[in-house]
Amino acid sequence: MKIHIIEIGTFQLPPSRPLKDLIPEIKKIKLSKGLPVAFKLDSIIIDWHSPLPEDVEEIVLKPLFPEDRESLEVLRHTASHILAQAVKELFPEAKLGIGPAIDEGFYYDIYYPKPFNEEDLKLIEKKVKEIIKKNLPLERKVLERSEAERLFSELKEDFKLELLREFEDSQISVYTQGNFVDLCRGPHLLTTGQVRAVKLLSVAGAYWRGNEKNPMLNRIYGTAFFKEEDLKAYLELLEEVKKRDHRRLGKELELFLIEEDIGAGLVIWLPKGALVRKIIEDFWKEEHLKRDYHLVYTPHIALRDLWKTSGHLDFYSDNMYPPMELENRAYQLKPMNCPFHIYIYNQKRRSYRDLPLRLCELGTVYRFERSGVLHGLLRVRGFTQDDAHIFCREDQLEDELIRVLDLVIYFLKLFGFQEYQIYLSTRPEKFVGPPEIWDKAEKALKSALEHKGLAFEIDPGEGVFYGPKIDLKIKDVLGRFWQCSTIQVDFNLPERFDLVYVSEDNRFHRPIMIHRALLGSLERFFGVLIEHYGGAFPFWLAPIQVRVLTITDRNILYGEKIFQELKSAGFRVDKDFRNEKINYKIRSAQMEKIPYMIILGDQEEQRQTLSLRKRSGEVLQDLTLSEVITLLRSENTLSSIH
RNA sequence: GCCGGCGUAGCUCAGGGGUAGAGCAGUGGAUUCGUAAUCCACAGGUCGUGGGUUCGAAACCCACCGCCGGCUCCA
Repeated sequence: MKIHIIEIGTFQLPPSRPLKDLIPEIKKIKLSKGLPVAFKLDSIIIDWHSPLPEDVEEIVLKPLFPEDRESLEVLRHTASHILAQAVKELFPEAKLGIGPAIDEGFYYDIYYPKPFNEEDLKLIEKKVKEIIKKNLPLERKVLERSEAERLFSELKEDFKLELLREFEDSQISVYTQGNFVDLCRGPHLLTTGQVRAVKLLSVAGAYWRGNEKNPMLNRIYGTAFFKEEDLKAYLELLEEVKKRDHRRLGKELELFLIEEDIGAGLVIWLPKGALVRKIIEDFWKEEHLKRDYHLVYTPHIALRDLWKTSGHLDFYSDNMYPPMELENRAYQLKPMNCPFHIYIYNQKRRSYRDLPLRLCELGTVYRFERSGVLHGLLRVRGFTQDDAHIFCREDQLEDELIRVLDLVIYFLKLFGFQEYQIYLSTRPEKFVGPPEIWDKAEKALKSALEHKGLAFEIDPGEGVFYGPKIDLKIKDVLGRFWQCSTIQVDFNLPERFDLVYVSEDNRFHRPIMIHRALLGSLERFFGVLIEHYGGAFPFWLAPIQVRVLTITDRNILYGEKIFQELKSAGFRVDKDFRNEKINYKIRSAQMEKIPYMIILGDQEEQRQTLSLRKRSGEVLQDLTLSEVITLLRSENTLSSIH
């Protein structure tokens, strides 16, 4: 067979031989990037061990080198095998689950009667490094199904057997290194020594195949790179992530509080955090009113029967707080706002002329979350959705969806999020409503996305039973994605609450409902914002925009005057007139991440000027107050948009 | 909920069967200073909660609560 490797050359290989056989020949060529790690055949990654297609005479391979993203996948997959080998050597009774490469590294799920702890992890890491040092060659073998079953039952690898029995192929591939064997499709490196930099990061419990009914395995997470410096850079990134952790910054910057005595997952917004929230809320309301939404407020609890009608008791009760009984009636803390908005729709007879009816609310809801899943502001039990429900006619659906998408993107960009992952989830197996309308709604969602020129992926069958939806994840400054926005079409609730409007033909028709949240929940969005900006909010969001600092006590009077003038100019300003050195006061302001400091001493006072220090450290001297005000005003993104 | 780790002053953390320690923050004083930490003093803790072991527990054991990293789910 003729093998053409791009930019390397063309080689001849006898049939059913692996690429490995070509190594001596390839090594003779001067390769600027060294020997390839693996190859790409069309869109699949193959390694030096992989069997090549048999029915063709010629294939073209794209070589993958350490700098290619896909090579890392191969490396990490091998690293996970090394991890498994290390564990098996140290703990022979351990049983292996699965061990894939993941975005940031790899893991292996391993059963062992006694769960592993941090100390075991250190031991295992040591062993991993030994195996790497031995530079064991990897081999790929193909076994008959029965042979493979015999092998893994001899090895007492129950989980592997379970996997094996579900495979359809009669031939099973395994990879070996030293005396370690693992059921595996590949691809892998040539030798364990190619894994130059590896680190085990954590152990955690993980159910076999993610199912709570299955036994719990130990998941060992690690990461690996071709170069030590890449590992170092990654560990530094982890440090950076830690520094930006909204829970830490929330404490340091006094933004919010989650307090054991108050309750897990319940958020207290401290004055500074509350101020940021107020800015977001004011802006949100204004923008919605501009776009012909009606602002509404609804109660936090309601009679439980409401949730029976809505169907939430049937499919959502696990997430709902238990009922409260009073005067023989059961009340329910609300997990969603929709039923209330439905009653607003139903408050009077609606005409086709009333549609679309857009109701919006910053509605606080309570959902019970299992204690183990709570996480700072990102996962809480009480939160405020920036919710809206749009009731429209079928012919208005696409237009409304476009308008919603417009608004989403407008908001997200303003908050500094430029990149998104968008998923369109389509009809699941269990669904309500006529399939034709589903098709129409899916089409409407799709063309709305296309109309906005937004790239998206389709998640087939992942829609909620009541309608198709668009989920939007935003990418933060560290490249992490967060789900915030969601747009869902609903055919179910209008049916359950028997919503109608009177059409031109004087007959009743059923409206379609759109649920949508742009920011998702204010709590989560705030958490994401804190991490995105590392606590250094842009000027328009900063709880304190400017701080006035005096050099000595002599300047307090002048400082007070400047402070008052900035305040009446509409800025969020505070002052630091403490009897401390200027360096000390600058340091405090800097650590509080205040965008601007105004520093004044005798010199400024005499000349009636100011010194302005930006958060970046840049200093502008000798400015007049009106120059400063002009400069600050130009910083205000919001006013420049309005 | 489950698995592992953790819980000591407002914060960050040290200590560890003989009765509590640092830095920062706070308070008082000295200092009046030019763009990221001035000095001194003081004050501050039923060592997460409850129970047990012990002459003695913050340390060891058990239960619970909470937090952290995951599994699952989602805003």
